[in-house]
Amino acid sequence: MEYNPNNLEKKWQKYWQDKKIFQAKDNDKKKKFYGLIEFPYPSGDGLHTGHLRSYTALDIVCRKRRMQGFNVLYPIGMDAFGLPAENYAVKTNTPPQITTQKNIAIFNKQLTSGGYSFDWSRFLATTDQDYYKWTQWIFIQMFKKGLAYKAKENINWCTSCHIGLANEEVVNGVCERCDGKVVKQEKEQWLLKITDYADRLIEGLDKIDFLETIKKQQKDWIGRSEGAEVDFKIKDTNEILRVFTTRPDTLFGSTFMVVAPEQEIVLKLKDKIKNYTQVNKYIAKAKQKTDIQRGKTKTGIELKGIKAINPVNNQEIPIFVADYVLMTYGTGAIMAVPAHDQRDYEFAKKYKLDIVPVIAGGDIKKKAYTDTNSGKIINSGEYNGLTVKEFQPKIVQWLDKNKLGIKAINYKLHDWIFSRQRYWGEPIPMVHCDKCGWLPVDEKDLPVVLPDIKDFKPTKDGQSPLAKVTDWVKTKCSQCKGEARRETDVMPNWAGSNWYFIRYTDPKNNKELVDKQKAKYWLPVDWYNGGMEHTNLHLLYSRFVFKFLYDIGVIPKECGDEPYKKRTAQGMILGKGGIKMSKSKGNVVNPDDYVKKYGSDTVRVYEMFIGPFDQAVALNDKGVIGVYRFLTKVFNLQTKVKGNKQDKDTEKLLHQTIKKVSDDIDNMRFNTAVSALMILTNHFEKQKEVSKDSFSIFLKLLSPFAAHLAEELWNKLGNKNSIALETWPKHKDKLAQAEMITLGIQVNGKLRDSIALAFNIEASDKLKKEILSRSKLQKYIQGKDIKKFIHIKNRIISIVVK
RNA sequence: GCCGAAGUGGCGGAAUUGGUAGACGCGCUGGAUUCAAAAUCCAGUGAGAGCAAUCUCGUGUGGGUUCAAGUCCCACCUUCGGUACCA
Repeated sequence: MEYNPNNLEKKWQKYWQDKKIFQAKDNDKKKKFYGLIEFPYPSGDGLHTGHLRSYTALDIVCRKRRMQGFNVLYPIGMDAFGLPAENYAVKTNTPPQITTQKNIAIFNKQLTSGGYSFDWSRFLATTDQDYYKWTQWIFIQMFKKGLAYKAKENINWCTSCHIGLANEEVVNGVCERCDGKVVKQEKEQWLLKITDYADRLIEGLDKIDFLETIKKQQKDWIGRSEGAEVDFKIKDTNEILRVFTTRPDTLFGSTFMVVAPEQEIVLKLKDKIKNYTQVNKYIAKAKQKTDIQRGKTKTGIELKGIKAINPVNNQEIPIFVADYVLMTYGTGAIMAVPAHDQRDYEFAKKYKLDIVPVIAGGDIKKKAYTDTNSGKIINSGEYNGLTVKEFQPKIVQWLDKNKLGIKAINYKLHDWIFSRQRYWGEPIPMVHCDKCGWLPVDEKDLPVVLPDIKDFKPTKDGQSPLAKVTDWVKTKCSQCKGEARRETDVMPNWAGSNWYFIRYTDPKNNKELVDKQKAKYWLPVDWYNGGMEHTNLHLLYSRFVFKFLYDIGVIPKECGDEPYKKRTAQGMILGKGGIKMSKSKGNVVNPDDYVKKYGSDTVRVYEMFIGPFDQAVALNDKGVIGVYRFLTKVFNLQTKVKGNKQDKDTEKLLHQTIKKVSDDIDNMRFNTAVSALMILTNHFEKQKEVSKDSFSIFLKLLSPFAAHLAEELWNKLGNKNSIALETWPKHKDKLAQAEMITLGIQVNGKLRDSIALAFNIEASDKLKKEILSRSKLQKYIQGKDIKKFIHIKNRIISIVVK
């Protein structure tokens, strides 16, 4: 009899599927637990090790919860629309419909072989027509509520994918997917008004259990800042330049203004600007630069011939164009206060502009003084002597009263560009009629099916390939019945993944997005695990969409407006050498290779054992063997299982292990849980016999990790039912405690001896005497003054002598 | 630059949150088994000194608090993530 994981594992995978062991029951009386992992893109490369790490971790959590009596939903699907799938199709020159289907089959096979306790009956793919029907439906609801709108936008354009990108998809100035150069280009785009939900997206974080770093990153990304909008008149014109500032208290110190190259004021006052030719040159150059290049050095040019008027002191101040001011934030114009803003300071130094301090303190000769906590207002007329905090509301009030400004809030977060000029996505269900404008497709005509076409490759002119399908584009206006054209842009890959977890609770419903009762039962998701890289993308977007669906009543009130109660994230899995896995570096590890060699139980346990779950870890071939040896040992233990005798030591260790493994799973400390299981195994191995009871408990503890092996050995013990449906063991504190405990004895902070004492024994004079007379210690204490004698129960004995 | 996390044997990593540092695993050394090897099993394995009992040093660096510091405080160094002029 030999441990042969490959046969054994296939057998149990089939058993689980045939017996529908992991099917979740809707509206069951049991308490529910909804565990979720990010469904994969079925790209051509197959599952990678990162998927396995996440899926295994939550599988362990779900399996344990199931054994603890919860009605567990652990679903799986495919995020099949979008660029990865399409790029693969382009590369292999096969229509994405076909490659996607093939890839899904490959992924499903890999997922099955992982032994995850997924409820396969709820499987869905975002490319299913009866799924994306509802993705389109959500878009229409947003349009109806004014949250979806079309606008000309200066967008991020990837010069290699020929596609518009959301801000979140531009990483270090290049395209997140292909590292292609990203430039600004003006395009008509559909946008979703996520900014309307900015405050709620921040506030909601307080009531959910997300990793702190995730909360912080989302908050920073939304970037709420409070301040004021202030109007500056342009001298001898009727124009007004409006700025946003978080420091209205420094208004008296504003000695110049700066506008972004794209600011409309430049064109408007073209005729008044004496050096317009040079200005225009500067602007043209700035537009060529990517955001990163813009950041390098501060440059600018004065708009000669026009001046602005500082509303608080009526001083005339110069106006500059400079690319350090961004059109995409605030109003695209700033009031510069060089004395109290480091960027303005540098700019003022370079162009020899006035620097007027308005808050006392700091050394203006060296750098800007930005502290807001100390220092009194100066050079600000009647307000001199106030603190910054006192002055701020006063000046805003004054501005408001004189109609020169108003309190305002700004966000870094922008509305979400939702159009993609590609083929492989959900068609945006909108129709344009020259008379009636943009109208949504009638809901009864959903889904707008993506037509099969031959030439699905992206076009260089920036139009979606769908634009060429004339008979599909041509349609009728639902209002005037005249000729109309369909929108040819498709949705981004995020569209389908925004709400998939809702659909899992009712995947086959063809009447509504989700049945209220089912939603009420299952939602919100109890525990969502995934990658940190989705913090500002999927995770933020889907919170927004969920809140919207809540607002329009699709999600029942009882669920609340936050989709995920708890969010955790696994650390990255690095390739050999501790660097990111990448094909170009040739260090990609395919989990299939390990599965073939050692079986998937070994891979599951190995990925958990390798290191702390939330930290990045590097795979190495050598570590796997240790886990394989461990499982082989476990397999061989079956020959020792006899009778029901169980000694005290074994009982103690068993209960300690129950406690340790249970706690560790809840806290995602899988590495130490595995270690505890190894220790118990090594203990069993040293015994002549292992009792059936002990071994049964051990198998239950092992079963979330090495699911197949546990099932096999459980069965061999003569059990008929799946171990996955057994009851999770509970430890008894009394039994887990040692009767005797060894304490170290320190003299002057150095360990000199140790003593075995009964557990929980209190400090006493008798014990002190006994310890002080120990022969080993005499060398250190004899003839010396005992200054202190410290005995901390069950911890340490510490003696101080002089 | 700013924000966050982390630095512990040859390696991956433990350490009840201030209480015997190095659990567990890999690797390595020696032994058993074998014609031989693989696999397996047993013993050892932080560094230095010693035949030994034992002693000294030791958790990135330098200081501090404490009977006691990997853990707390101050300063610094390094690495990895996030972010990029956000007014």
